[in-house]
Amino acid sequence: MYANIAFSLKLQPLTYKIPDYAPPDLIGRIVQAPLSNRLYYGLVLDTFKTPSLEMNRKGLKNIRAIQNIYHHFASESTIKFLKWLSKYYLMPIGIAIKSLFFDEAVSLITKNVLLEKNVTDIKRKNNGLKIEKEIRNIELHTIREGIKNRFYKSFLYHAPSILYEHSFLLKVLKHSSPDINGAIILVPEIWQIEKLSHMMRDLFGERLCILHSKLSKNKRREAIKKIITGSSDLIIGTRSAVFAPLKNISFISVMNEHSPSYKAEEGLRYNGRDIAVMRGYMERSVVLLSSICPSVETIYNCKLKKYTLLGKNEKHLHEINRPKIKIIDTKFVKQKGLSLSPDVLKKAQEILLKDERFLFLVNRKGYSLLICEDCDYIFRCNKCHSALIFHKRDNVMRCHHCNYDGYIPISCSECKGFNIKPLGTGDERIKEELESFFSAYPSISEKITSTELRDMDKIIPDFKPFVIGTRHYTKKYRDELFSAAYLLNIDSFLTYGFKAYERAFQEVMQISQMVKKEGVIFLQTWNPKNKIFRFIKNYDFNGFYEHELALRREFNYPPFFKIIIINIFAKKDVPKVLNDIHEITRGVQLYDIEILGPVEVPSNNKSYTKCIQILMKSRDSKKLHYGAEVIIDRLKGIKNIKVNIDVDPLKI
DNA sequence: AGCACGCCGACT
DNA sequence: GTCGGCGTGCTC
Repeated sequence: MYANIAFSLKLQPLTYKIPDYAPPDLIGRIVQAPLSNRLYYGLVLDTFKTPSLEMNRKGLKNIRAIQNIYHHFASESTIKFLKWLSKYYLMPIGIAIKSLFFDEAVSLITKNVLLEKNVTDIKRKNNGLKIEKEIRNIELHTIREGIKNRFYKSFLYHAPSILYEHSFLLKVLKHSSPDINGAIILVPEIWQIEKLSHMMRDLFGERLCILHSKLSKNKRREAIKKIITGSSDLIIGTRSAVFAPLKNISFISVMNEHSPSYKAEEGLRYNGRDIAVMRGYMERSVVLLSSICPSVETIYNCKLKKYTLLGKNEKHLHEINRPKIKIIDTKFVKQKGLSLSPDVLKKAQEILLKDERFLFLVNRKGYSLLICEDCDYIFRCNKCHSALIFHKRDNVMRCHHCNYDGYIPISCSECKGFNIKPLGTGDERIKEELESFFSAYPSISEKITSTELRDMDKIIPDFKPFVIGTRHYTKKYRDELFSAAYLLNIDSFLTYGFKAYERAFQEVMQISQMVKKEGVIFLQTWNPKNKIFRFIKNYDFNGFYEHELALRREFNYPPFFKIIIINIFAKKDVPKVLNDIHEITRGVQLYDIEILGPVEVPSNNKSYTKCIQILMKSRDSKKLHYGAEVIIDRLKGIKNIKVNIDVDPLKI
């Protein structure tokens, strides 16, 4: 008898002999097997009588034997899930095993920290929760029935505000708590765990367990221990928590389901939201996606009736008051040689006098870029070629990528001209303009603060009326802190590939959470005529989704087409590598698959300075995966390269 | 992951 | 010359 064993290494499963004394239920057990010159822990995936034809072909003679056999780690459904992960994301199964907290489980199971008999189903306490006998809300009732009877169903709750989103989740948890047997609550970023976990701790006490990638090794091990022993069965965490080794999962919730943070950008490049749905399907759990601005794919899945849209009878999306949105034409502002619109500053003055708060949002720290007006050269870093940022206060040009600091040049390095001007706007420049506009106002500079929005909490105690927020893509919203917001760089969101409009729309919806309902949001753009602003202004979700889906359909983008990107990193022989890749893609011309490239793209890798990209597209996911498998297999023939595969990329 | 092997730069 | 650094490839 033989067994295929997977190790938590970047390695496909390997075949080993099963010793005579082995128990019959070997599949899913942790075993120790020799690999190179050491013993490694691995997972038994399947067993069979004779080695496969493929192995005979390879002429593999001395198959080594399994050495030690331990307890079970994976159930049949977990193994199915692992195999699916590996196939779907085109990664060796070892990488998928790693994601499933295999190493932590091994250290617990093999060191007899827990024996199988220690693992118990503890009696669930409800902490004196009152359950309404009759649930009037039909939707809560459906969810509860699903959780109770363990059937798979996905729901989308399109929430009118973050407050609604949170309270809906709590309602579900309260109403269904007697029947919840294993649950995972996902949030996009670590800081969002805290708020929810407080509320959930009240409901579930010690059953609750926090799981995210920034936990120390020991803390993580402790969390996995609680989950494996069954003493915790309610997990709240970031995307990796979707892999929590729960025995049963009756409910999975994905908060802020549209967030790009659910996408892993290295290793197994999974999307936590998609995995939640797949895992829910395999484990027969109810999956609740929720968001104030759901992604286009999720809305499309609702239209296909794959997911059930909740709250559509409430008309709540239109009933709540939201801040007004005004569009500012950048052209008229720049004509006056300014970054900030005088009209907006008048509004800011009102707010200042009323002792309220105004938020300026810009995605650049420092003053501006520098441009030579004679030849249009933008000053760039010699090392990494990214644009240098002029910091007026420190009087330097700084590269935010590689931390290079340089003096301000007197003349252009390209044309030797002396006509160097600032280009664009960063937080320093906004502060300067505010100070000059409000120069009559006593000690105005003390009323202005500049911060990365994720650090907002730190500055709350001495909050200033004018806040200049940078890096707002890592946003930290607090409800209705501001009377107005002014988003200067909305156009930069319109460069994100096929997700551009969606990201811009979502960004404004997120900002609207930070502004008072009777407040106002200003959006400054070079393209005020762009259709997107009509949808944004009116909070017209349906109009936006219809329009966006039509565009995606027309241009063969997701959700109508599936995309796989293969990045090939090289450091030398680039023309030869490029040529080899060309030959491979030419050889794999499959019906129904579009292959774009290979084309050279910028590399962000330090040692592999060149990157060649292949983009594959198809409306048929199976065919696309097959095509990608063939290409990846053939790429193994090229030496000295590194291959990265991104299935369902968000950025293209 | 960890080990062998091979290719380059630095140096008694 | 050779020592040793790291980068690359392989493991049933």
